[in-house]
Amino acid sequence: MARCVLAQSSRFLPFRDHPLQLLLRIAMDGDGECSSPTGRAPGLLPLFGPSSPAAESLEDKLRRVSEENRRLSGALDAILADRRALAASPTPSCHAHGNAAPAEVAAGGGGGMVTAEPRSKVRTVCARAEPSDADANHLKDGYQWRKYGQKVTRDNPYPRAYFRCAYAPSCPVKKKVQRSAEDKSMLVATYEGEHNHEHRALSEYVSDAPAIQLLQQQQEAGSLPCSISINSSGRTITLGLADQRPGSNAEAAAAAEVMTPEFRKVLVDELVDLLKNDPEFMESLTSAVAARVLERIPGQIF
DNA sequence: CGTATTTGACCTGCGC
DNA sequence: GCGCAGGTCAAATACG
Repeated sequence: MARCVLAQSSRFLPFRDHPLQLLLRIAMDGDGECSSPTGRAPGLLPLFGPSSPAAESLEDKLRRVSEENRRLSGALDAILADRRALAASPTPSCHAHGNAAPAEVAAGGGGGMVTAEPRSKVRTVCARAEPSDADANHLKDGYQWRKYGQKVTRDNPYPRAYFRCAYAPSCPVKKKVQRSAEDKSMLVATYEGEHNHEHRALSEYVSDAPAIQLLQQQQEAGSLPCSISINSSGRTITLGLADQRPGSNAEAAAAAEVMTPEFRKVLVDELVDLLKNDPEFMESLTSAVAARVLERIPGQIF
């Protein structure tokens, strides 16, 4: 039974072992053992490998994914720069109470920016949403929310949606989500209160991701000759290939069918979304970047 | 059929 | 007390 572990990380792993890093390496560099045409470990499915080796040379593929890698790395750098700027700024861009002006919120490339006053139970989160998404008044933050109201407010043409935490009936946390009046692509969410329960298991969150659901649908429909499992921590997604067709090259067939271009895009989008909203990941990321910056400052005395 | 969402009505706080 | 605006409730509706 061949398998490919998509993502694996833990709170204390350095950034280079984080799912996003692994994903980027696997998908873009060709360094990842799953997709590397030469360095692939035996028995591993080339997740992001060519769907038809005859149709496109490995060199072309490698060039293309490397280009994509550069773009994503640039986007990641922008996110990191935003976070560093935010951390260094004496005045938070989004803070408790009140909506943020578009000039104050997260800059290009998207991603949520979260700030909170240390002891406040009210915090505001700004995130970029797709303008085309009609149902974008909903920020994925790992919790389940039940909408209980909507109101058009005086100073904003976009309706404000009211949510309660639906994970635990007794959880007092509420959130309000409203598009920014100045920049409709920005969502401003205000959280009130603190959750009185554990954070929703990441595995639940991951398993709800459209990319994973797409995989599971394909599996159920029989078009996907492999099994999918998400471990309890939600940090490891395993695609297990059961050779259900004796005599056939099931592994190669799966490699060709599973990772369609649209699925790869959805998967990357989902994982980036997921990781952007994963506080542990952002914490690890920040620490790793800080350590890297320190390494690169020669003779710096602190 | 159970659950989630929508939406108009109602409640509450605040300024005048 | 009145009006306004924000917040919440709950019946109706949609959806899987």
